[in-house]
Amino acid sequence: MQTQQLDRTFAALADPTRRAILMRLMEGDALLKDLAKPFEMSVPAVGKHLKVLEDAGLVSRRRDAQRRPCHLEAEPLKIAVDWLEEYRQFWEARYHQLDALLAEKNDE
Amino acid sequence: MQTQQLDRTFAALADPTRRAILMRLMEGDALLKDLAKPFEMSVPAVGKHLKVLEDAGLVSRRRDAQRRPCHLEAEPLKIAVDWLEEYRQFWEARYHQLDALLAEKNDE
DNA sequence: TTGTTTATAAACCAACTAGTTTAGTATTAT
DNA sequence: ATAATACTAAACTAGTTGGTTTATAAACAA
Repeated sequence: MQTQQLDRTFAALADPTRRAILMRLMEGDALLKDLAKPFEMSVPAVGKHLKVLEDAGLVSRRRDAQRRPCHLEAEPLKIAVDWLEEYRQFWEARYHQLDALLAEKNDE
Repeated sequence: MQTQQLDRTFAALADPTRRAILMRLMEGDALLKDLAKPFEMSVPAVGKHLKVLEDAGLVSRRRDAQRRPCHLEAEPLKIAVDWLEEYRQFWEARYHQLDALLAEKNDE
């Protein structure tokens, strides 16, 4: 099942540092040391966040000499959006109901 | 900022019990005791999950005698989707690039 | 008024999270 | 050979999470 995938994806997204890292990676691949720069925390700490993102499949890394560049992977985000889309129907239905109510009221 | 809102929303969604509760609430309002039934865990445990959902603004509760019916609130889910939608552009761009590459290859 | 239903509070526990520092490993550059 | 760069591992800590059980409160029903 993909429920564990959802667990890991949403948990990974539940932290502002990790969301900022993803933002940064949208601009292009990056090294840990550069990803760590904007944050007031140690390099190993950012390395741990990176591991959470890797475990969720949101980031992949390749080898380049002593470097390990990070690359954004979109697939798990798609799965998360798909899950949330189910709810869009719910709230859109609610707003349509509300629209209908207001229209009715205007007709009075 | 809404970054704390996103923190709480994604954290709330990162648990299968809580996602199941939200699913259930899409069908209509429900009491804690009924929400707890499908799970192999105590009522207070489900009550705690409910509190996480409440704190994230995903669930509201009203009073009805000794009962406290739960109601699904869609707004925070919209904020979460909005955040994720930024990424849709990213991955859609990637797939368009891929499409272009494949088309090019077919033309050879 | 006594009991039943529904929910919450409190105390506890094991496991996990997010950070630290210190030390170590690879790989490259001089 | 040595030193610098980029990363990882290990050990530790404080705080949080997700569950338990037991007890209590609040509202209603007999």
